[in-house]
Amino acid sequence: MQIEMKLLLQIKMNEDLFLRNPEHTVLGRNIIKHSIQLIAQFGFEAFTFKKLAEDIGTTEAGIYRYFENKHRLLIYIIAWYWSWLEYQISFQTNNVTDPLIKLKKIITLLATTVEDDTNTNHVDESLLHRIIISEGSKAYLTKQVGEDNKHQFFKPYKDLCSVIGNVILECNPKYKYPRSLATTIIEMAHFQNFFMNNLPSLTDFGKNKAESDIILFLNELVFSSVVKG
Amino acid sequence: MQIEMKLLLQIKMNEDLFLRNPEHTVLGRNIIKHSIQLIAQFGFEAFTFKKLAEDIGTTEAGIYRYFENKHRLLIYIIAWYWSWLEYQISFQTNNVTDPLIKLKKIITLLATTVEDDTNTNHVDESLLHRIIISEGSKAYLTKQVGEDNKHQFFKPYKDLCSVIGNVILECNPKYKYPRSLATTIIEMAHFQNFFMNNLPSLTDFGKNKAESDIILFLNELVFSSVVKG
DNA sequence: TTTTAAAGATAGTCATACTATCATTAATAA
DNA sequence: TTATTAATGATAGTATGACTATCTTTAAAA
Repeated sequence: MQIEMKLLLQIKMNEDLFLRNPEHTVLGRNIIKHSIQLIAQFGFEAFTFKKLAEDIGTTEAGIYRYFENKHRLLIYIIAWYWSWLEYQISFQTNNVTDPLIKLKKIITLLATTVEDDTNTNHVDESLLHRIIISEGSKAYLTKQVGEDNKHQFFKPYKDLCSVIGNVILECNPKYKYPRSLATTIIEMAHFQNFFMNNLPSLTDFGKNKAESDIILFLNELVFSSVVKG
Repeated sequence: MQIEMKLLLQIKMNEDLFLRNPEHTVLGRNIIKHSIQLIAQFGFEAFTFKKLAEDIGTTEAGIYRYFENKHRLLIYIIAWYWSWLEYQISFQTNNVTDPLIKLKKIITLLATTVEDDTNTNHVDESLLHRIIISEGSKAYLTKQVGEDNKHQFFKPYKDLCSVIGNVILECNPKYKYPRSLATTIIEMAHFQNFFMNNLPSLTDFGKNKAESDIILFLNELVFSSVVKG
C-alpha cells in the first residue's frame, strides 16, 4: 500500500456568497461539481436548482441550504475561477524578471483552454473555462451589480485586474490606462474565443479557429500600445 | 397652420425576428417603445411580457402575437440599434476622406451617450444605448447562438463590424486583425462604460467618470496598433 | 448517551412563460 | 351597404421555476 501525497489547493471564498460552505461537505462539493457540469452543458439560463438536485440525487431544498439562488452560485464558481487563475499566474510567472515576458505569459494563460487541474478535486477547470467564456459577464451585467459589489463578490476579478495592471505598469510606468487595458485583455481573450467558435465572421480567426491566433492578436494589440516611443 | 416636414427613418428588420411586424401597428410600436423603457429601467432578467402588457394597457397574449418570446424581442431592439448606428456612422463620416479621422469619429460615436433621434418616433436611442451597454452581449451569449445566427439575427452587428474593419484596413491595408479589432472597439466602448459606472476600480476612469477618457483610451489603443512603423 | 448538525422527504406558494379560445372592433372589399 | 377578414381584447388554463416551511431520519460530536 502506497501513501499518496497530494497537495490540495484550497481557495478561500467570500463567506457572503453562500449560506453553508460547500467546500466543507460532500453534498456541497457535489453542488459545485455538478453545477459546473450542468451550466457548461446547458447554459446558465436553462440551469435550475431542480435539475441540479436531480443530477446529484438530492432535493431542491438541499441546494437552497447552500446557495440563496442560482445567481449567487454562478458568481461563486466564477469568483473561484478568477482566484484560481490569479494563483496560476503568480505561479507561472514566478521568477520571471522581464515584465514583457510576464505579460506575454499572462495573455497566453488567459487565452488558452485550460486543462483540468488535478490539485482541485471537485472542480473541472476546463469546463469552468468554457463557462467563463459564455457566462462570465453575466455575473456582473445585472441590475444588482451595485449590491453584489458591496458584498465584494467581484474582488477576485478586481484583484486579477490589478495584478495584470501592475505588470503593464512594470512594462511602461508611463502608460496611462493599465486597468482598462487589463480588463480589455481579459474580456477579449474570452470574447474573441466565443466569437471565433460561434460567430466567426466577427473575428479574423474563422479559418483556423486557433487560440494561438487570438494570442497573436492580443500580443500585437497590447504591446503596440504599452511599448512605444 | 404650418406643414411639418419630417423625414422618418425606417429600418428594415429581419422578418424572422417577429410574428407580426411591430412597425405596422400602434400596438406594435408601443411594444417597442415600452419594452425599451422597461428593459432600461429594470434590466432584461426582470423584464416580463406581463409587465410590458400592463405598461401598455394590453394583455400578455397581445404581445405574443408580435414576438415569440422576450429573447427575440431583445434581439430585435438590439439589432435595430446596430442598424441605426451603422446609418449614423455612414452619415457622419460621409465626405470624410482621411480614414484616420473616420476611425476616430467612429470611436467617438460608439463611446458617446446617444441623444434621442427625433427622426425615429417610438424609439428612444438614449435608452437603447444604455440597454446595449448592460444587455447587449446577452443577445448572443446563449446556447441558441448558432440557431439565431442561422436566422441572420446578428447581421446588423456583423455589418457594423465589417464597416469598421474596412475603415481599419483603409488606415493600414497590412493590418492583420481588422475584424477582431473592430469587435474589440465596439465591445470595449460599452464594457469600459459599464465598468466605469458600476465597477470603477476595473478602469482608469473612476475619478472623472468621463466618456471622453474612454475615447482617449480607445484611440490610444487602436491607433498604436493600426498606425505604426 | 445525549445533543446537535446535516440531509432527506414532502408539500405548498407565487411568478413566469407560454397556449388556447371566444368575443369584439375596425378596416376593407364585394 | 353589407359581408369578410384582420387585429385586438378578455379570459382561462398548463407547465415550470424559484423559492419557503416543516417534519423526519441519519450521522457526527460532546
